[in-house]
Amino acid sequence: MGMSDDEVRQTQRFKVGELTVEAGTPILTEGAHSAQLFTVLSGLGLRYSTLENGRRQVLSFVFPGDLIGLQGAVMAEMTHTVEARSRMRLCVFDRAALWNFLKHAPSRAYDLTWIAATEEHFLGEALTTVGQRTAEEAVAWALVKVWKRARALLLIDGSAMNLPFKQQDLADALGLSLVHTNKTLAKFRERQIATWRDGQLSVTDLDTLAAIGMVGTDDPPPRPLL
Amino acid sequence: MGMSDDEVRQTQRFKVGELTVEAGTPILTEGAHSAQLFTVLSGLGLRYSTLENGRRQVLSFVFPGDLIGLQGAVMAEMTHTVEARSRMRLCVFDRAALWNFLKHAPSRAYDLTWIAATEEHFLGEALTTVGQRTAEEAVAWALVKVWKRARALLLIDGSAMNLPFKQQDLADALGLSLVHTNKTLAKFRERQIATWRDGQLSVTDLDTLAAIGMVGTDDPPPRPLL
DNA sequence: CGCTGTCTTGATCACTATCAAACCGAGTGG
DNA sequence: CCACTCGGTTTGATAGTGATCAAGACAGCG
Repeated sequence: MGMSDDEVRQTQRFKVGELTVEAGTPILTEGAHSAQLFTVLSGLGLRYSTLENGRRQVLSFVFPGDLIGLQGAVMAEMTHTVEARSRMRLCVFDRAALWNFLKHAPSRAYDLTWIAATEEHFLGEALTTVGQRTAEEAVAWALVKVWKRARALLLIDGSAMNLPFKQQDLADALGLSLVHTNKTLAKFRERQIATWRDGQLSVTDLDTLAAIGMVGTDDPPPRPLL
Repeated sequence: MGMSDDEVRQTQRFKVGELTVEAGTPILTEGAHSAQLFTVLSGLGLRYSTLENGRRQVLSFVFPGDLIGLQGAVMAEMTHTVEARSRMRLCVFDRAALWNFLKHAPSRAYDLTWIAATEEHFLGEALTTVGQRTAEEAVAWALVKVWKRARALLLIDGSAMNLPFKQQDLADALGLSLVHTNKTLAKFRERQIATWRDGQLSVTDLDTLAAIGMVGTDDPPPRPLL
């Protein structure tokens, strides 16, 4: 990763452009007050926040089309970190430009509201999952969510998709321990419902998975590109 | 945050009326496609969603100043229910008018974005709580959150505030069982850190509570009134 | 007065965490 | 080519937090 984060930020600060980051790079970091927002063009990432005691909560997996950094643009500082998990291409916006944008193209304001409301809805679902679903249900829910999202984005290659996360990431997303997450995944593999190995996820029985996780299987609504 | 005359005019056109509901009344219900949004003027409520198996997740407690129903205005249907827990006065807005409004008063679009981003931030924190905090930490976190919010709204009367929720509501917010929530509250009562009985919450040792819950004690940022 | 809803407390159970160790593939250097 | 390390996955054994079950206390209310 040639440039340091800071260099990247400096060069991109005042212009709208494109940015490519390698897997493992933090794009936005907790506590910073970033002047930029990004739209993900390709690649996958992770959004998480950390507790004083070191425990980590993964808030969401970041997919192409997602807008990241809105919080940093609106609030005093970022309250979570966004990290690339594969090589990612990002479209860079300047924070100030966003408001001009809103002023001159009010229908963009609708889109922005749509995005924020959708994100909020997702977090509500995630909260419900972590709070109310058992480990098995939660893992099923997460796999269905990821699978449907990937399907809508045409990210499924043949019968599998690239899922460059660690089991620990999923565990931290669902509030489970790594070991228990692993064992739950193993059960789905044995039952030939879904297999995730070597960074490749393939769901063979989406209906059963959705039934276990208590989710619908219909495609998510189209997303306005900002 | 001075509105121009024009903005004021637009805001008033946007506002449809006021509504008062009694404790226990559902204001918006899951599955419905509502044409209205509300701003809470006074009273407390509850926002929750329900799983197929009947389990319930409380997403947030609703305080004066909160905007509710944005999801119903943007998405196909409401994904959660909002219910009054005390008598509530609401300011009613028409959904269709919202977009005209945004068009003519772009700075309101900023406010709307701010509200949505803040709500999203809160849900992220709640998710972190349910996923990563122990029962004791979670209850402490929730009490601090409520207390700070009430303090900022001047809802604390003497040394106590009115908290018209059931222990089951808190349990469902934190993904804990009623019994365990009760016992955790009892411990805080014994240790004289916080007491919640007969619908009155009083926090005697905010610092300890905040330390246990790993939260700051500073006031939340001011909220734009829509 | 009995009924109903909420809170409270004690006993028991199980889901999931924690601990520990082995495994496996990919690098890396001797 | 082998020994070694390293990050991640897998598996088994044990422990514990919090769920579930059950019953009593208490207040409000028809």
